[in-house]
Amino acid sequence: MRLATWNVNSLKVRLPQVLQWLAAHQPDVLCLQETKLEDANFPVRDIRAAGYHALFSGQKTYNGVAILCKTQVVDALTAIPGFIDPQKRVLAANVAGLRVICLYVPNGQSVDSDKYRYKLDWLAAAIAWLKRELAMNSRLAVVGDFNIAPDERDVHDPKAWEGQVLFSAPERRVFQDLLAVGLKDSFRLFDQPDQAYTWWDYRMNAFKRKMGLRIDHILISDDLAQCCRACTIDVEPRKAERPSDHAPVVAELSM
DNA sequence: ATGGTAGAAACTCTA
Repeated sequence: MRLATWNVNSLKVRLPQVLQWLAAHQPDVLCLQETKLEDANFPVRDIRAAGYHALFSGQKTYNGVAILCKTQVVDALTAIPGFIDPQKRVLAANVAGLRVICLYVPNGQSVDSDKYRYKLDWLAAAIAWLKRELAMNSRLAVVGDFNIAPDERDVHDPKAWEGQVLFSAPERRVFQDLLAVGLKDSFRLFDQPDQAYTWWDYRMNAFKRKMGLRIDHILISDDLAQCCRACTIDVEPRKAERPSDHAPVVAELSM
């Protein structure tokens, strides 16, 4: 089965690209972040016409997550249990024989901001929840935009980014705490090319200059790591007209 | 030295 994640930065704008990508790659599951759509405006019919069911939790202007899949889903959750948060950043469901959790982790803005504190608090609550999810689901995939580059290989200029939001030491420590729950970064289970990133700023020709970060991840439990055959980043959509600033990440699981 | 680009929405905020 093919499991993918993509921060689309507005599903309204990116819908044609998402439909094209679904047709070309036929993932069993595609998790989306930053849909920026209220549920009433979700393009259910277009997605359905493409052969996919859709589960979504959105809001106007900001955030919003969705899971598109070829089979129906059950046991869906739209929030971290017990963590009160009006921002729509979480979607979990049992789909295609595994538990899939789609996350849009807060960006954090800058390390001295309230939003950075919110990011760390949010991640602490997520980690406590994911421990419980993993105890109940040995086949667990936690995917999405984590807004954290785990280590120096994941940053085009680690010296310049040291201490900055997305690469600060506290965020990187939290990412390790997340893995310590019992998850593996599927991308690093395999040999990978240098300068493999999933996000490039729209500004300053960052994509062409390979000035990116790897902040979108597919984390998988040990049981899924056993059957993971590949994890790749598809940079092609980033080359399109009016692209998202993120590229999709795809994992192949033999199950 | 604090830009620059994009999206949504409303003349600003978030990333």
